[in-house]
Amino acid sequence: MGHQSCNSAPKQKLRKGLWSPEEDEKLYNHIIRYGVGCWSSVPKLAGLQRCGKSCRLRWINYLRPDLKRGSFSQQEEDLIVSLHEMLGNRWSQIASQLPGRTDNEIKNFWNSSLKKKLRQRGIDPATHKPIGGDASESQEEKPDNPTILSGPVDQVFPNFDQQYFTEHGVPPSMGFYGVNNSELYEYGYGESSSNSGGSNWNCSSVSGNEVLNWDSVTHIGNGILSEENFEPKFGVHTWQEHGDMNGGFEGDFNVEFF
DNA sequence: AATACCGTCAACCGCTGGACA
DNA sequence: CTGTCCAGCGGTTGACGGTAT
Repeated sequence: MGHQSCNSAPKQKLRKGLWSPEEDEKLYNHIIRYGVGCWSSVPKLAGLQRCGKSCRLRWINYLRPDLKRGSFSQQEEDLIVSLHEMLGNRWSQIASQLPGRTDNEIKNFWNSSLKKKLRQRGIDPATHKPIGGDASESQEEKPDNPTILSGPVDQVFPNFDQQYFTEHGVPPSMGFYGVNNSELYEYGYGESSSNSGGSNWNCSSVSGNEVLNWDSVTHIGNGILSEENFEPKFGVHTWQEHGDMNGGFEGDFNVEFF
């Protein structure tokens, strides 16, 4: 296993623990001036008695200029809960959906605050299901359709167009979303089709840059099938996906927004 | 006033997987 | 194919401040 800990090559004594303002300044100035490059060489070049790993962490979690400071908003909180239900403890993927927030920050917030809040609401933070019900039963009983996302519409559909939404009651790209292995995908673009037979789409993951081609995607339920017959409604929407989706999700699933 | 307890958060540790020689 | 290096990830730890006893 080729891994290196900060302790494994103690040629010189490396500092540990909290960072001093002077160290912060050195690291910040170095990265602003020269960029990151190779983290293992950063401490030497920046004149720091730290390991590269420690520098990387300090930059990512504290010094980066694009970090959002302060407490989490209600919207952010709801989004974290939704994403956690979908992704589990994949903090970096969750963080990628919250600009300016770090995985560490979200993880701490979840462990110190959100878990407790959910329990107070009678929700098991591990399963996102009500506490007290027959757990074994709820585990084994297959839900009608999995709810893959739930939350305010602007969080369920991160890039939605507010004006369109106000006018139509649905996100502009309703019908341009899907799931693959329980991950939400946002289609980059698609050829509009007003019939119910499905369409061919190019799509990309919300959390990455992967581009997939799916044979067909059909959305059913609550009138959101095509432009000609959709009735804008909030609530749970059942969509159906089929065809070759690179081994991804196949079947019905629910998306709830409000 | 002292101290025990608790919550929060920054930082560390160990592991994994990708890149490369 | 194998070994090494490295970045990144998630779990854990420890310091610190606030509150309760």
